[in-house]
Amino acid sequence: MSSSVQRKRVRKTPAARRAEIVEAAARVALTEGLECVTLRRIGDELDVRPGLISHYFPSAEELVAEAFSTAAAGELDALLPVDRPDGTPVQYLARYFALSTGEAYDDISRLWINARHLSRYRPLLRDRVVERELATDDRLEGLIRDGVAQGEFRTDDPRAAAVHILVVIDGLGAHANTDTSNRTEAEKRLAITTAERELGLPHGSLTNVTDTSTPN
Amino acid sequence: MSSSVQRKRVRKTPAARRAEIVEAAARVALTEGLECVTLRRIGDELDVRPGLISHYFPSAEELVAEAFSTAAAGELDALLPVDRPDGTPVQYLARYFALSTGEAYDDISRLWINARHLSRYRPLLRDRVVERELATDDRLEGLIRDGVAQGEFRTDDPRAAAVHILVVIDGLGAHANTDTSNRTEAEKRLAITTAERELGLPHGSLTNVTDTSTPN
DNA sequence: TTGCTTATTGGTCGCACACTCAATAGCATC
DNA sequence: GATGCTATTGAGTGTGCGACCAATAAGCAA
Repeated sequence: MSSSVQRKRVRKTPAARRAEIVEAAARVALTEGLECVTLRRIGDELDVRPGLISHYFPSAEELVAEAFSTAAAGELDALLPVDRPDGTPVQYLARYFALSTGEAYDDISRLWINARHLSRYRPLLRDRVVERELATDDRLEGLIRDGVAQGEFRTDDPRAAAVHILVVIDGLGAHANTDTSNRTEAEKRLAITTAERELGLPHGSLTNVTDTSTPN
Repeated sequence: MSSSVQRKRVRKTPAARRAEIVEAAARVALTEGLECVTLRRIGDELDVRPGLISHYFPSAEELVAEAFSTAAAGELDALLPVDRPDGTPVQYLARYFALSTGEAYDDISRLWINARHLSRYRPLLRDRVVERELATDDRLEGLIRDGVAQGEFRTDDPRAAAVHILVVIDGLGAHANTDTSNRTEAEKRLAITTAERELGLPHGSLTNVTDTSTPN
């Protein structure tokens, strides 16, 4: 038992503690859900009293919003890096789809469903969700624009193509909490098929590619 | 004030009371969200003690599942009727899309987001969500099959076409709690565009149609 | 009218939550 | 080593939730 009768105080700098809290909250949000991001739960996580979390986040809703934002931002960077030094747009897009299928992505789908639902009641969270949605659109649009510039993709409207692809990904991800993988191979490939069509790519271009070092 | 000191008891048959409870729960689920379907809230709604709701639904989760199921089933019947006496498949499909855009549909989108999220923690609800998803797929597939039989639609795989269309609708609906209608016209039409492509229809076929008496 | 079944009430318990605030102790500075 | 700032604790408040159960009364049947 680490919980002794005598409580050992560890005093940290505000910046460090705050970062620690946000990091823990983002982890809990991603693995257990945003409603589990409570003062008590995060306090336990860091072996600290709930009151301390209140001290850094006067309203719990702020912490929840921050947790979502941090988690979503981290995931976006992992899936669609801003800097793409070692690969073509086709390769990075293929990598994106490779990471977006498979159960590793389920946590992220769940987080988005979670956040989009909770947005109904939490205005602070809603603002962050809108912000992250825009950021995702922008990121994918950027990749597409680069691909068009390099002659790999062909589309009149990179933004519309990005949005279309993301709508399909959202639609597929909507079932992350219910589907027990009883889904056709063609259904799972729907996002890829959409992307290939939208970007004027031959069928299969986004599946069999020499990958650009998939992390994690 | 209708709440007098003396509580007036109204005794109903179990079937009637149960139906009343489910109806109220479905209404609350659709307008305020599934987490508002609590023993107290539904009791208030019917001017009845919470304990009575418990009597009919020993576990609150059952009531929530039933509320979702009833609401979703009602909405499906309104959007895609089983019997389609007065119209062609094209007309009914056009009607479906007409009803699926506009803010009247937002409540339904919210309900689905809500249910899909809550499914994460509520197995009973999850079962109902899966059931209603299948029912929706089936319903649209049926319409498409009829359209193919009558020579209006052209597709190799009605099921796949139905699923594809519904994925796009889900993807668009995902933003019901966040979007403040800052969305392109083309984006809003994404589901229709998809349907026209999947079913071999000329562009515009599903928008300008003589309607088949849109209710509500 | 009387009696019986049971739908309905009223009250209670335990739990988890956010929020508040005075008291306390870690630690940098002098 | 003493001092002061403040990060951290501990304790308490109030709310809403599901679940439980004995008491009550509505209304049907005899």
